[in-house]
Amino acid sequence: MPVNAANALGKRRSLLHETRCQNCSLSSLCLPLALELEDMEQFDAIIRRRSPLKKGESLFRQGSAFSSVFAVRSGSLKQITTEGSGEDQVTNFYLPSELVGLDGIDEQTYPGSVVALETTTVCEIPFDRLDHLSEQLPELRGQLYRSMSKELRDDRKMMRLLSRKTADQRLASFFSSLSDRFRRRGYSPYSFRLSMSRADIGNYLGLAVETVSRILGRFQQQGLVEVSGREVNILNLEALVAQAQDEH
Amino acid sequence: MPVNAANALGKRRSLLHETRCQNCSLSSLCLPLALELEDMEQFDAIIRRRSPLKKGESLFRQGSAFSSVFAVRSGSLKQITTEGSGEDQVTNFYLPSELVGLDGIDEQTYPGSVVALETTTVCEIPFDRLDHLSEQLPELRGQLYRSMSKELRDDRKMMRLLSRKTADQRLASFFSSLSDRFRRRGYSPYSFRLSMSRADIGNYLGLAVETVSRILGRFQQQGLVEVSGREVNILNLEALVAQAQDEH
DNA sequence: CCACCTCCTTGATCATCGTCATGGAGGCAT
DNA sequence: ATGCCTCCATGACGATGATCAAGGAGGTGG
Repeated sequence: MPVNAANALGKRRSLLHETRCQNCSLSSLCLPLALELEDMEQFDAIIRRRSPLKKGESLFRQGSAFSSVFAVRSGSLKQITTEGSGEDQVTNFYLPSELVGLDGIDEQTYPGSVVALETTTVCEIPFDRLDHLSEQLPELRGQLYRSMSKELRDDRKMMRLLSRKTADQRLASFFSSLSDRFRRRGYSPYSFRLSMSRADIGNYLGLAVETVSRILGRFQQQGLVEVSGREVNILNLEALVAQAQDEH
Repeated sequence: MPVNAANALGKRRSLLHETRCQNCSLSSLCLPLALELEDMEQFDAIIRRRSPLKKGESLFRQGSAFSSVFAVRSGSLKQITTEGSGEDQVTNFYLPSELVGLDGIDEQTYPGSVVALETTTVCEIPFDRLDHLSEQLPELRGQLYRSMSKELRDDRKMMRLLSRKTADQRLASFFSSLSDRFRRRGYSPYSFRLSMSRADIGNYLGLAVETVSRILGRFQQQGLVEVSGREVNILNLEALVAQAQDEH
């Protein structure tokens, strides 16, 4: 019985019984995606729940020892890397079900800090236990390979964006990609709230804040979107997607 | 006995007995890096050697079905992705010991074509067999995770380069990175031959060919490098590395 | 040896976007 | 409320690098 099992783990956990993978609405997007119920329980057992991060708090800092990967449960985060004397660079935004920290495996330190953009909860997955479990569960192993592979693929897209696209195309790509990610997670693809600042967006896209502002203004004039502060309404998704491609 | 085993695989293989991982000078950089001799033989058994690719030939094409990853034995390759009506984008260069095709796992197709820049030999590693073997060999599995993680990390560096660095810094980064990669592979870090064209370099770095030419000229005037066609002599590696950082 | 093609270089001009500067708006604490 | 601070918008200007144009160099096949 799930309830008894949860109780056995103590009050705190039982109060949060919905934080088990079996009950998690994200399980169809997240790491345990391909697991049978039985296997999922094994996986569930290695997860450590964490108390929510408040806006601005770090999940971990650049350079700290790698020990776990994290799955986002709710909220959102940004990854930032600081290099030498240079200023920060935003290298990624993470939404629910996405996996954070995979780039730390290699050198056993996290190559960037990851900071909550709003109140955010994550599941901590100790990597040594994940690796060990992946030995017994081919489905889990496959999913882990796929997650990393997908991230590689997304990175290539980002490189293309940064090296070939105009400022307009970058912003159009950003919004249509966000829209798509919300859609996949069951949220409205047309109406959402940005958890990141204009500065974060600009930094991520390789643009000055001012450019972001200007282009958002222009998009609004063209009737593509309606933006008010961080509230976004996409009025013409098709046109936005068209803009995003580099067919001019 | 290894020799008999090799013979059992037929003449062609026995003639090329040096193409076994145990005898490969790259084994300390490549996937089997962490394996014991015994395990390495198991790994070796799933590898398929391929006849060399000539300059311009494709290892595989964008969109074709994913089946294997490849380790570069000698030579070099570029990855190019074509998107919509837009022109090609060079997303990576691969040198000996590097792993090609990891970004195809997720969607089971290769997201870009990979083309030889010169005569090139690769080891083909069927992914399903690799995955299966990685179940039994934790060291191999770990190395595979690390390889992917390293690629993620390198991608982040590339994003930083593309979004924050000036043209001069990009080229300085490119050359110091190449130098470093050659050094690790036991070649001279100061003197080497570029296997890629200026156009490839520019495309990869998000610059026009003309810009690449001009800046190479300037570097030469400044006494940083000596370039003649594709022959490169690095005269002042330190200064080049300094240029590459974005402290101006 | 010549013709052709690709690759590379160099110059001139132009556009995009970054920088600088300023002002407004909204959130948060006192 | 009031003040402060961060975030955002908008204008003016300038620089970096793209584009356009032309010519040279080197390799390859006839």
